[in-house]
Amino acid sequence: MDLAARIRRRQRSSSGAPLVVNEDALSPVAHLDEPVGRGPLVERLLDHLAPALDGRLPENAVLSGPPGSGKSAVVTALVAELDRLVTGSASAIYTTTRAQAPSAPAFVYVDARHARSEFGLVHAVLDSLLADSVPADGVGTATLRDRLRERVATDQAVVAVDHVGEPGGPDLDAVAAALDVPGVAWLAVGREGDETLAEIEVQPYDRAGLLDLLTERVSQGVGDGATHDQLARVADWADGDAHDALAAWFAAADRARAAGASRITDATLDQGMADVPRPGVPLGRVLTLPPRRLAVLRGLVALDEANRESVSIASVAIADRVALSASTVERFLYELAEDGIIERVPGTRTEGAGRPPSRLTPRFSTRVFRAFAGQED
DNA sequence: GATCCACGGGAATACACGGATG
DNA sequence: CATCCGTGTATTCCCGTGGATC
Repeated sequence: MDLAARIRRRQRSSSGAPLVVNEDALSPVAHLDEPVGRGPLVERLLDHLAPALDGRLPENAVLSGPPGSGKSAVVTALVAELDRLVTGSASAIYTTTRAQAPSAPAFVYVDARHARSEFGLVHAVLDSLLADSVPADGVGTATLRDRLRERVATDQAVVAVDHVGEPGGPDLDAVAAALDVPGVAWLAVGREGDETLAEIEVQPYDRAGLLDLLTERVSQGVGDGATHDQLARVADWADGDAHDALAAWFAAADRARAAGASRITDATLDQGMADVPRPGVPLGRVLTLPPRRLAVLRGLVALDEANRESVSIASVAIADRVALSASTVERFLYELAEDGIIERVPGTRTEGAGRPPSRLTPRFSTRVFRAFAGQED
């Protein structure tokens, strides 16, 4: 992306070793191919999923755990690997020779942040199962589910649905309803479990685990690496949340880069931690918002303090830069607040009549957000 | 012509305050 | 003194619309 190019340009302009050598390693919205320190979780997931390799479809289940505990990291990596395993061998033969020994199902990863509706879920699953593209319009949910049913009648599928139960996306019931098709088994990944379903629970990273993860990723990401003390301080601060820990490092690196520094000092690291509100929303959730809402958010973080003093003032100011009416911007802002992406802080101003306004505060690191959300529209 | 979904827009409702009312 | 009322904002809610695509 052009961000990467811009960064490289900065790197060259400063003397000595580049400050940031691998931006993805520090990104709180990217996962490594090999997750760090979640071996036991991988084993438990395999206990559940591996029987599928012998053609025995697992029961529907939930993978639950707190934010930043590595759920997505493990599931994306594991599903990718299982699918590689399956498609790499038997399936080519399978299509030509019909009935034979039960064959391994396909493994599919779907992100509910993108597949926001029942239709979206069915569409996403079908799309990754079929070679040719699946229409996203002009065809009803029922039709698509019929097609899915047809498809999995012969080739079963295990579907991992990530980020279930987030505002604006499908909840557990919606997933169950959408993927209630014989031949499909699903694994819903989210914060909450459910008594009626098999459940795999993840604990937050413990101190040592998070320290390992940070050590690995910071050494990959930052040219000079970091001191053990720095890593430990962020790990303690993050209290088991890998997302927040990486966001703090990313913010610190970004600050150091902007200042033209060649290394990340303790003071910069403190600022990086201060850049990340806790509790906050995962950047990944913010960045996958529908385009207009994202544009409104970009507008919001670009405003000066004065223009954030009330929702209506902010709406007018944002509507200036975005091709939306002030009233629509206003409604978006209220909805974003309702979903916890921004917070309305009751204003202190009591002059005059009428209900006092609320100040708007983002519940995510605006510094990291800017680095990823840029200004494309 | 059907279908999906993000948008648009505004009506309805809630809230805060000061002043009037009993 | 306790309540009600009017006014001005803030907040929520609801439903139609339009573009895009089959």
